[in-house]
Amino acid sequence: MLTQRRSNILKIVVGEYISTGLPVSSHTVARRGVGVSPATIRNEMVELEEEGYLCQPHTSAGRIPSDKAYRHYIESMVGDAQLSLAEQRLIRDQFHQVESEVEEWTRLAAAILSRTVRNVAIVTLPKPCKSRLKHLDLVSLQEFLALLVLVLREAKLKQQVLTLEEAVSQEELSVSARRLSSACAGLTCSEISSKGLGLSPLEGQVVGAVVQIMQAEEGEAYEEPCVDGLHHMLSQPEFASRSKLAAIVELFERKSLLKSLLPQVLTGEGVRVVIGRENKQDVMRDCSMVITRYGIPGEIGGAVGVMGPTRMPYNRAIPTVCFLSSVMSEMVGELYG
Amino acid sequence: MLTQRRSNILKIVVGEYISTGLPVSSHTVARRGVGVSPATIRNEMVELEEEGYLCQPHTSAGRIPSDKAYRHYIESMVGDAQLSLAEQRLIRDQFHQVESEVEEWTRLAAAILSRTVRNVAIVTLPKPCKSRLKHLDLVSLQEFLALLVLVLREAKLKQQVLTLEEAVSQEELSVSARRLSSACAGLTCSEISSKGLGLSPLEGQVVGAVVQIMQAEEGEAYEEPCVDGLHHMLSQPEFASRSKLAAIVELFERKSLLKSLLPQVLTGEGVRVVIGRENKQDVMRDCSMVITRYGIPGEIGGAVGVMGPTRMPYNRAIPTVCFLSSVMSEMVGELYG
DNA sequence: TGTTAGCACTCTTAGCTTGGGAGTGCTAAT
DNA sequence: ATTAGCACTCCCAAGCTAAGAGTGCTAACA
Repeated sequence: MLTQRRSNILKIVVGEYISTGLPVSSHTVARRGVGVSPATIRNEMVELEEEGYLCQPHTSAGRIPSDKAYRHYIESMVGDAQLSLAEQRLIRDQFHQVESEVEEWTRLAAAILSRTVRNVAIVTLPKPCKSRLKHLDLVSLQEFLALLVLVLREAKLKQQVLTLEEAVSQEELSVSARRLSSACAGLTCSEISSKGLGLSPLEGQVVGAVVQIMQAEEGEAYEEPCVDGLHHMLSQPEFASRSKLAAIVELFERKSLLKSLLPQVLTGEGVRVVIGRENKQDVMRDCSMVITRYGIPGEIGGAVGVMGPTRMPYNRAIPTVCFLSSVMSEMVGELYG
Repeated sequence: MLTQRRSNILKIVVGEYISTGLPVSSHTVARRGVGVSPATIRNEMVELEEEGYLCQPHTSAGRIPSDKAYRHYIESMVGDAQLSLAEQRLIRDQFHQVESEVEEWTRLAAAILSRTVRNVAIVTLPKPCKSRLKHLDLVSLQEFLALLVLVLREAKLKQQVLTLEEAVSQEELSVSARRLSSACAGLTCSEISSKGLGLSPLEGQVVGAVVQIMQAEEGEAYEEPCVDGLHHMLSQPEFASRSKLAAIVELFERKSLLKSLLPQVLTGEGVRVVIGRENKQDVMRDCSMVITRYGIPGEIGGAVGVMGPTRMPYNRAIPTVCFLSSVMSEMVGELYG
């Protein structure tokens, strides 16, 4: 069992290790607080080691926290983790300067997050749970080639080049586009696909493409993530080994790989912290993610989070992620509410 | 002066250094060719050193090529650098599998390039020199909010949210959109801006936005570059130092910075090789770029290139960049010719 | 005169040794 | 239950050494 004193010692060890990256000695802990001698702390430490909270790189070195210790550290921290009002203001101000452009939000959020936590930030654009067609247009490119332009509800554009069965003029395309656009406006993908009656071959082709695009859109849980602060990884001693670094960089190069990390979040409500081996990928076994959703539940949303070594400044990361999430939720609300 | 023999020795030193990364000794050169003894080669080497082609990391180490030596190596290589027919075929085949999607081309080109040269590839989407409006549409989002959708000639979409002065219905928007679309179709940005007569306030606002978007579009010489193979950098011994690596990674994180490297190419016609200190940025002073344009000169085009340490396999890089450029030029020609 | 074998010299690198220091675990006293 | 004291372990940086690679020079040679 974790007595009060052991818990305190544990917290000090974790905090110290996070800020220095060095094994923590009994002396250091004694200096930091707990009104007992190093010897007593050593006794407690062997207990903590047996319970799997701490480990030693080798005999006669200080202690290093395990994943379990980080977990405890975070659990014991909830609540008192808050950004100062000054910081909140600062962030809000920055957001209000880029109000109009959704894409700028995510970039800004990623920039702020990576800067304050000094680690890699990952932010996705907001994505509606059910996408609805807003508008549709057809533009003639060549005799047998037309461009299908889709406007989805949240002002998102999609395009696809269609190869036509027969030559069609721009006028004919416009007529069909107008008909389909007004027939399908506001409908979801499945509603559109269940409709398809009394269409010309051209219109059939178009509707087919529309359904296909929208299905693909719905299949994805997240938009492309925007990443910032990758360079922070380089200065972390835990990525001193080339092979580890290479694996991480490759992870970030292939955005699709990156997306595979996110879905875990969908379930939770608040901030989720995934520590070390709790990650599925073993590239990530020395990494942690602090991540959450933002947006309007069941309507539209995205993910905002930060990734770094398990030795991450959680006391900064958690409140920052949390606050950014709430700010972005507000902004999404204003725009789409 | 560079006698024939010295030139040969120089080429051997450069070639050897590129493949091993280690200082090259007189023995190694002797083993590789030139029918003379190591002692003679040493004599030649001091000459080459005095002329600035070679240098020694320290006395009693082999020689390392200078930027000038690489330059000579490349100059002496032009012509005989060709991809084998088998390789050409392989690449062509890959391209034909993704024919339709322009964005896929660039991704594919970057993937192929980074894989064959084992370095970072940079490829931009094709961009027309003068962009022309193809089509325009207005979609009502809210009472006072409309989405302006632009289709540019090369099937490129642009969007912007307009805040309207007064409430306008979708019908009115559609009417204006149709009028403006047919009036401006096929025109360039400057032609459109010189036109603006007899417009309603709404139409004036729309035309203003259109001109602004198209001007911004023309202001940029290149599209966003697509990057692949960043992880190759990590395995290069020249980036062993953290600070150098960090600088490079940061360069690639800020795509805008990256773009600032490209414009140099605009002038040249064939493949351009920028070696070491020839680069403007001093982050790049140990790096080389092999880069060229593709597309239809004066019409539409982009850049394709590869970046790595000065110790780069130029004999692979140059022909690969060259061939990719010609393949992509063909494809651009087919699509937009 | 250009080339080459021989040789002394330089410099790096890996491996080994050593001493200091940090930190622990144990024991006995409080 | 706590703690001072102490022996012990282990890391790590510094210094040293021997091996090896490569050069520059010199003197002999074609």
